[in-house]
Amino acid sequence: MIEKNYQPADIEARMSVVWEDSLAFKAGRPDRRDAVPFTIVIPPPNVTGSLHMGHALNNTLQDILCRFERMRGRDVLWQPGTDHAGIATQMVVERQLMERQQPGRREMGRERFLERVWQWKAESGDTIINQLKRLGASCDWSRERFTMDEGLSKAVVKVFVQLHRDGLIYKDKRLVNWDTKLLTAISDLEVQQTEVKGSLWYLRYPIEGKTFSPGNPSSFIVVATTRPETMLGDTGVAVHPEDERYQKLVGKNVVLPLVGRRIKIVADEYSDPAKGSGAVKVTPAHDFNDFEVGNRHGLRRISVLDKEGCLDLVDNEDYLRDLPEGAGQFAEEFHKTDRFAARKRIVERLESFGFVERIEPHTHMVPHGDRSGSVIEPYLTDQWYVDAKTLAKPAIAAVRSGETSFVPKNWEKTYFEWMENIQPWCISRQLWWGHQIPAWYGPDGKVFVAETEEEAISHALGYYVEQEVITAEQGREMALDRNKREGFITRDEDVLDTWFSSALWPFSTLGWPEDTPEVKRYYPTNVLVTGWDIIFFWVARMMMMGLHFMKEAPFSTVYIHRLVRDEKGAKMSKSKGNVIDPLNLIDEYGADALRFALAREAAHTHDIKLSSQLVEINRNFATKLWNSCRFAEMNNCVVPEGFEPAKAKEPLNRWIAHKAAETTREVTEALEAHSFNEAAGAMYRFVLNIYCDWYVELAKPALLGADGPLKDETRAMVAWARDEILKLLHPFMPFITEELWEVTAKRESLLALAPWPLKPTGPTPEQLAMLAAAAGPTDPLVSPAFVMPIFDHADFSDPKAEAEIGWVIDLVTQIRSVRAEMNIPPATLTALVLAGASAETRERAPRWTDVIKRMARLSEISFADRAPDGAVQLLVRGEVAALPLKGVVDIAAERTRLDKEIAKADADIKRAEAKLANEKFVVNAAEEVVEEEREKREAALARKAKLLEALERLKQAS
RNA sequence: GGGCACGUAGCUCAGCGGGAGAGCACUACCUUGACAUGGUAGGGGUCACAGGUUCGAUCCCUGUCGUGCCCA
Repeated sequence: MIEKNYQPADIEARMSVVWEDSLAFKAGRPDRRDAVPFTIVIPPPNVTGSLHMGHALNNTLQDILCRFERMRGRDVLWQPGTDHAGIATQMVVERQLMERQQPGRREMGRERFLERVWQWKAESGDTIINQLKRLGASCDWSRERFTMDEGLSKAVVKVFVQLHRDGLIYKDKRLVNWDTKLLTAISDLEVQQTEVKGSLWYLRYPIEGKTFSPGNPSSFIVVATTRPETMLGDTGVAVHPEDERYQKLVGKNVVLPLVGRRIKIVADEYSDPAKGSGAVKVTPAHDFNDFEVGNRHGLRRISVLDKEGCLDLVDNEDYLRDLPEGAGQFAEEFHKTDRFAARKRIVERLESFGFVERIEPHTHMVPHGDRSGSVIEPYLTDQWYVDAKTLAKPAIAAVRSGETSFVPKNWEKTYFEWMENIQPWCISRQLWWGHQIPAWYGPDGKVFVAETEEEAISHALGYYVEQEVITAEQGREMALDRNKREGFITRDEDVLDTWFSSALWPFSTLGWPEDTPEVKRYYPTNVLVTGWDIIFFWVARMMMMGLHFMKEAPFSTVYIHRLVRDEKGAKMSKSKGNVIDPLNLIDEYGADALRFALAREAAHTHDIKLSSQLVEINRNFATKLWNSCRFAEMNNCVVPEGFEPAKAKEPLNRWIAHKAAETTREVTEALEAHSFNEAAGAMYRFVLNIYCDWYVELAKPALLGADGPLKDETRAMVAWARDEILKLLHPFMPFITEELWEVTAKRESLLALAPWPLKPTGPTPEQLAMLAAAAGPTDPLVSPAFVMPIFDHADFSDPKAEAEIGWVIDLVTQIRSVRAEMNIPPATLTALVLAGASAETRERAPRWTDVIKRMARLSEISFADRAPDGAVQLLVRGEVAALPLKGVVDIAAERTRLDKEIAKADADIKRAEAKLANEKFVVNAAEEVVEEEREKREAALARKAKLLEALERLKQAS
């Protein structure tokens, strides 16, 4: 029994349990052993996270594909899991400690802090997983993975060691993006350039050997800078080689104000003559461009800041070297001044000596950390890097060759653009939460990289024994006793960028580096579904790692969807307070409604503007579906055993079978092309505009009428079409369809595992290759998974039924329309006279008397040779349908209506004739287009003739 | 500065070489035997602008204007 009211919450709770208990989503189910695999790896959400709209969209789309392919008989693995999200998680736990006024991270020490994070993960890590389940995500939950799992950590270490051995991971001292708040390096991608209103300071640098005087321009050179405080680290001034103003000065020295350091004026093309003064100060240790300039001219790198972004001058040998006497005093005065305070103080000091020429307001881009929000400092440190340039080459080639393709395709351009200009990837982070880098250092700083501590230690000790740094005896002791080697050999403190482990996700989750059957069967995966914002962070890096370690691209298709925004189109953010919580929407309208809303909006080009109203509309659709199933149930509609829709006899039933087949094809093709909105739209239209509006209405007389073959067949077809709808809708609205599937009939299987109504087009060559590689029976065409009870929609094509039902629909629609136009109240029943009806009409009309009467509010239907005097005359498929309304409607109004119709017909004739009179059109246009135009003309002419007749009759009547 | 999108009904968006579509909103009517979370009908658009290609352009090309995003 279907409940009277649709209550999504009850259904969703119940169906989740049903699916879970039946292991419906388990990959490698015995009944799918011979099926072609279909694999998607979930973009692992952060363990800290809770479900947001982006997840809702992302996972809805993945689930649609997974459920679709599962119903098509594939062995689906949707691999779930979560990401340890280094910085984010560490911050969350630290914040929690602070809120509870517990000792902070540093006070706790690394070991205890990590225990604490694991504890937090155990308590809260399930949140997002449970939320995904509420959305209906059909992941194989038994295979859930976490990027810090033992297995995945093994993969990380293996990859690091091997890349290091291959020379693709190395340690380097260069400028990094330093986050002075989080005290760690971050990668280029984690830096957000934000426009900031600042100033451009024009500073006077005195030329060596001249007496500085603010009034004498030849005694100094003016440099423009946005960061005056870094001048303490200046080691050069650059001018453009072709800038005539400065040519004489190239090679000379200036004396750095306040500091007294003598620095060289160099010619370098980096300096833009049109910008500022045309001369720039060069601070190689605090600016990425200056670093390069410095390299080209052999300038020293002097770091003047510490990790927290404060001036670091006292005891700074680099800074103090070669400074004149008295420099120490200045250093002490400014030591440990925060960089922003330092900017102010240094400018003041410069001004007091006349070193500032002018200050202009200046808007420029300033780098900010995407997590901390603080201004990022280019900072000179030792970090680990991945040689991304080398790894990118095969990753670029794989997309060029089509081994992997993006949908929509234009994202490939973005991908190439970035990959071709890729920079070394800084992978070390000065954090605690993450995969600790498997590198150990000896007393001289020599690095030993190995998969295990034992291995590294033994290498290191062997090396130092050989170098006679220690004796063999000492080596043995240190090998056996951790305490003895402490201080001699130390492990790298740093951890890896979170994205390093995510980059391995498509194969690490399958058990790699172990040689598991899952790796063989499910790699490479089929589709990756993600937002464009992480193409660089994640997709590109998975491509690089996948190709390097697996020799195959990790996925054949990358489907990029857009972002979900609020209803005004603004990006959702906590600070703006415009975040729509998907769980609230699920509570209010149901997961199915949310999913269907997202799917219907998921077109390729636009971001999705989501409002609760949008979800409400789709909940209403679910309600409609619910009620239509109740209708079928109330009329005892069941599919009898052995029912063959293609063999139906009744035109109405043949018609709906045909429409269902068309829709099946449409939905299937749209899903194959990842056109989610088209597929969902097709279902929306079919359910509302075909099944509910017409088929069910037209079927009512048969269902309510006398027992007999007509009633039997109609009952069967109503139920059959309902089942087709449930199947086709299942990927989009899994809960409600599964529920209705269960309660409407005795079923052989869950809907989630029921066969899709349309046969797959067959395995692709890629799938065939995969099958050939896999063990077991290999011919997919004879494998059970591919032999489905299918139909070919050509079997259902029936022009006669189409014409008959089309006539009924047109007739009803037109009568309704004219009644509304003539203001005839629904309570007024009118008669219908089919005038001069053809034999065909006379034959089929009686079959539809009841339904037409009901739907068009008629009292009776009769035939006549001609329309009665003064009747309203409609032209339905070339024949006159007359409503004898003399006295009810105004004859003049009816004349006006007919005149309008005639004018319309005239316009059509004119347009068609104009085209056909154009010789170029007849010669150049496709034959069928010309033919179509001729038909249009004939139809319009015939219509006009009939309308003129009708008008004549009306005139006679008045 | 370089790149990618996008300007279609009041709003949100489909369509993308052969006569303008949906949902919402709006108007009028309807408690008809699945459904008022409903039904029926209706109004509303020089498809941003200007050129070009074409027998034919909302659709392809070029330019202009406007909007959004990404990268420097």
